[in-house]
Amino acid sequence: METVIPRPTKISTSPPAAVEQALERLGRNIRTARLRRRLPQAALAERMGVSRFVVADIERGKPTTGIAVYLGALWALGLHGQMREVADPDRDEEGKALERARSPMRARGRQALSDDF
Amino acid sequence: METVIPRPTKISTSPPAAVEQALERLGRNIRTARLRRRLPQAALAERMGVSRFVVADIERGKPTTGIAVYLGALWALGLHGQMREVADPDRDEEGKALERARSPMRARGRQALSDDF
DNA sequence: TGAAAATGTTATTTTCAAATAACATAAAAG
DNA sequence: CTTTTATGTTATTTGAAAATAACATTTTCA
Repeated sequence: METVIPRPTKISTSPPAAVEQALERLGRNIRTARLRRRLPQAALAERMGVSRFVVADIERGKPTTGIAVYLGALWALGLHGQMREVADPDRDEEGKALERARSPMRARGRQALSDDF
Repeated sequence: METVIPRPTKISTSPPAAVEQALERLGRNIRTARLRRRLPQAALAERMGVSRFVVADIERGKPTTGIAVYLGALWALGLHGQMREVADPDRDEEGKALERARSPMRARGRQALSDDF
């Protein structure tokens, strides 16, 4: 009986503090990078193919804005490479631990490495 | 005369390949983390306060989904800390170089404005 | 096996993101 | 200073994000 979720999703309208802070920092970082490159919001927006208002939204860390817009800004600034590391399975120590605990095929031999499928 | 942008924004509907790939990887990573934690999509969705369909969207790297939803997933999995590094001004070598080139007030103290003339 | 759980798929509806527009204010440039 | 240029603000409009629903398919495990 799938739980009923009120339409204006809570996580978007009022995200957990940690998420809100992460977004605000990301926005500030993007703004800093843009200013260093001497790009007006409108110029960055044009590179991305959006209106300048969206760039302003991003820099304020607006939570409901699409992720592709944020990534597009990073891309237009030459900073999208840093996304590769986020949630990298190799760095997820807790996840790796859980997986190890579950399938105790440890021992010494190679025995099918930890990868996804 | 602000440039006119076609409504279904290009960056969202068909993002640059680099953005698309980054999104797909992020989605896969989130899925891997979820599976390692033995959480069904619906359970993760409940933690986040969204429907299970949104979690499915995330794991496919849907570009138009709100960034707070992605960050919410990372948060619910205990992985949001890794966002801190993204676009960190300290790591933006190009930006730092541009800034240095522009204001050559390097070395020694403040230098202020009118010192001598 | 086969029942239950998890995920995928499609269709429909509602609400909001993002565009446009028009003007205000703040910085830069000249 | 005065004129650009950049950014902020508000209102209005519309396409689509995300919810719901109902069923299909796959996976899990007793």
